[in-house]
Amino acid sequence: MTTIALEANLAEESNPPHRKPHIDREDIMSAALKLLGPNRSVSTISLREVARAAGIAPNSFYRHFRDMDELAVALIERAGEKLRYVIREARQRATTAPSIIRSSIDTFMEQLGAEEQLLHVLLCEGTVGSDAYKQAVEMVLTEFENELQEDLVRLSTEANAPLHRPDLVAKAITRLVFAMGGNALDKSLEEKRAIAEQMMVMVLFLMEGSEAVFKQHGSGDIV
Amino acid sequence: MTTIALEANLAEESNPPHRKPHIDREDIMSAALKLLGPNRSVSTISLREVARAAGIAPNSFYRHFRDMDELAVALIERAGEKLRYVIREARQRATTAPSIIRSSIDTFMEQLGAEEQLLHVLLCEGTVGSDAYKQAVEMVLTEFENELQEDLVRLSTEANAPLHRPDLVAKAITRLVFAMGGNALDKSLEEKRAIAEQMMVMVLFLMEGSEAVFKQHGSGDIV
DNA sequence: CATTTGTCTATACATGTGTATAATAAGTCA
DNA sequence: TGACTTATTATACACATGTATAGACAAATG
Repeated sequence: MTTIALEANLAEESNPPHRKPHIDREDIMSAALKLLGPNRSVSTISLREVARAAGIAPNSFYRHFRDMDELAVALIERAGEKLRYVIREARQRATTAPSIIRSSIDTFMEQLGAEEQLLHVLLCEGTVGSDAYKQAVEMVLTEFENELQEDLVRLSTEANAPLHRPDLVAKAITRLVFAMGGNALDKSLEEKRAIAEQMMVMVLFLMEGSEAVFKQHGSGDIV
Repeated sequence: MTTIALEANLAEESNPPHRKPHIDREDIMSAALKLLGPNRSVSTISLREVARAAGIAPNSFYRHFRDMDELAVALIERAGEKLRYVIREARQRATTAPSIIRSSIDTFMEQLGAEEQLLHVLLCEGTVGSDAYKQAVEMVLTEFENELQEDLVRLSTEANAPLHRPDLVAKAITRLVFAMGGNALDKSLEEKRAIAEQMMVMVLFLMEGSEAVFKQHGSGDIV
């Protein structure tokens, strides 16, 4: 019925009979993003749904992606780039250690509410989904951790307050922020703000703790 | 074809022609658990799959659960109970603060590899799935946090090392451990062990950090 | 211009899904 | 025993999904 009505529509309208002249990977990716929501993650949307949302025939999908999996990985990588870019920008607006933390977390939370559901892809379902998917998410997280670790080391030596195991500090911060971010996705603005505050305290704990342990044991193992 | 072969089988065998005399919620729940795996989470398995695994007709499912959702929530609650029980037990085997942390994390990681995939239900996909599902997971986490907070307060006052915002320490620990646990699910035993070590250091950071902040600002707000 | 090539669509098929309906077996109690 | 209730199954329907095949149109090429 739907198809019939659609055909009739197209016939009656002045359209040069139904055809998309040029279809982009881009078009498909943004169509897929539109489908994501509080209860829909990448691995629960179907190829046909994406095609429908992009306004193309199901089979046209294959011209651009081999799989839904390939689409998913592409989305993750784009999300990773975007997020790193945004955070990097946030860091440049601030210089002292506490303000860097604050502005990074703030922009992170802002992005959660942004129209493009890119972050959704990263935060949800890193633990389910295909192996390719999980691996792609893991790579983004690791890159994030590395970048953060560099920052932490630089800042803490500048402040004469060296850290014990800055790699683990970076990892803990990353995992914590991403986990809580995923939880905050469908919460209200005030709730998001409250969660952001909590994140900041937690990050502070991690850094102060690492600092304290350094004072006790230096950078060596904890005996 | 499958059905025909099956019927033939059953006819040839000495079975009193195919019927399950008594079916339990229990049977269905454990059948569902068996289906979970690195790439299959509760919200990606179908009612029919569960019925098949339990050896019952699809419709029989409805006599015991209204929904797959109801099944999922039941599984989560059971997982929460089990986990709390196990951890409580671990805590009683140890008394000093560091050893409690160690034994709790160790038993947590042990449970990850246990045959029953209960933890899987809690760790994966807290951020996708139905609202009921998410709410159930959230409740388990919160209970966990509360119990942990009590412990933290008790231990830290005993040790004369009070904490700043023990609630946030508990929340951070919980979220961190669950997030990293979800990641560790399909990793090898050594990897799991390494991750457990990382967790311990992170938890240590959080506690030492909270302690340090308390020394600086007391239990009041951070000015 | 004609031809070829690449892209998108239409149709079709086999399979999986949730669930409605009716039939059947098991359990219970007179 | 027989009647009644309850739990399980069989059959069926109306979808949705991934993808194979073949046809139609546009752009590129000769």
